[in-house]
Amino acid sequence: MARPRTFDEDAVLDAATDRFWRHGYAATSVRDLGAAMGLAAPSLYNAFGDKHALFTRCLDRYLDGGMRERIRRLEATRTARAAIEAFLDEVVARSLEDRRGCLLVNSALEVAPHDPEIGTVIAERLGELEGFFLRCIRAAQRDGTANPAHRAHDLARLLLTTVLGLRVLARARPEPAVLRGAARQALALLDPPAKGQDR
Amino acid sequence: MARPRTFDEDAVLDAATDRFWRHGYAATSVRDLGAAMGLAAPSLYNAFGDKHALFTRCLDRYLDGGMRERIRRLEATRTARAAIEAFLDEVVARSLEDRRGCLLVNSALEVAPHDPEIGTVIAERLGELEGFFLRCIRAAQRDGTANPAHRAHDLARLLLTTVLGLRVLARARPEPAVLRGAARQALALLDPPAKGQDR
DNA sequence: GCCGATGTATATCGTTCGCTAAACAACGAG
DNA sequence: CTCGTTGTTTAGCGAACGATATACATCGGC
Repeated sequence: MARPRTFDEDAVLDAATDRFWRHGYAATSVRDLGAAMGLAAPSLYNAFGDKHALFTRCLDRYLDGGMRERIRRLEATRTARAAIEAFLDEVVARSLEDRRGCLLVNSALEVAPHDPEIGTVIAERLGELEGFFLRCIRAAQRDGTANPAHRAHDLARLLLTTVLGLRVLARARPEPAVLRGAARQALALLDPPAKGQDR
Repeated sequence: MARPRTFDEDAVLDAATDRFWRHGYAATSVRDLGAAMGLAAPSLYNAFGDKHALFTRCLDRYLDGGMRERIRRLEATRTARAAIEAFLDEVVARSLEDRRGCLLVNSALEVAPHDPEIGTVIAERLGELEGFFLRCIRAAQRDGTANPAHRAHDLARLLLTTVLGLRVLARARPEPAVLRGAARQALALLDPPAKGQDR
């Protein structure tokens, strides 16, 4: 019953997400956002509220479109052990080819400590990732592809920590050997005890 | 041969470091810094150059005073294995009691990708930490307190990754059980193979 | 005690910040 | 075609940004 929008909401949100992703929340100005999105300031404010609301929207969209879908796909198509390996491999590959790192990790450090609402969202998503690892580890322990002597909770926490650490390391020292070595060693922790391979 | 400064350089640099540490580089204004340091803007600029130079100074000071000294102390007073454990324990304890996280990690994400000079400094320090872990792991493998079947390089990389990951996790989800569990599991990876303890 | 030199205080500089009022443009309902 | 509603454009608000010119205060050397 009125004038329709002239922009594609998905496209402009992608553009905004990219700016936040690259430069962080504080270092991204509304003018930057407007230019990247192809919107004048009033259209931006009319459509999305203010800068903070736009960021929240971008972060939610990023998290929904990225991690959840990936977790679901891996759990549906792979064995538990293979799902863990594939997830870590994907983190390493993405870290090496995309210098922006991970918007979730970037935001966890920059925004979450000063913004309870976003902090809660991020904590929940980290919890989801931990849950994914925990489910896979328990399943792998049952089917013999993971060492049942380790506590599943702690293993899941270490894998979560490893993912976050890889994302940090990649942004300061994006060397394939380093990232791949760390990921390989984290996976080695899952291995069940070898019977006749001692040195 | 002229008027001496009326402020304690160490004290004002501590104050500046705290502001950068808490709020990040972009979100800290020169007025914030001046107020925290007790300096008017011209004194600040006269003494330290500009905001970027002050940040570099704070970061260098933080890195020199913190990590290097800690590494040196641990390697001098403990066995290799105990040094690794103590370092991880310290990271967990500090992460839980100091909500600011780690200035090195915060800067690695926010500043390093857009600032080659600081990026180099941070990469070097991460290399030093990796070197510390590598020395300790090799020594521990020699004295039988670490599993010699693992590649020392990869173990060191995983421990480095774990430290960074713990720092991120602590800022978004500072739960003792999570951090302690991840650290414990990372240390478990060092354990030499048990002889008669299989499940 | 005076002078050159350096540090500090006052008062901004021009720019950019997040955000918005007001005028104009494009649609559906009647 | 008119009207009410919504989106877009133009222009600019007050505040805060990083950084400084200028004037004043305080030191060592003479």
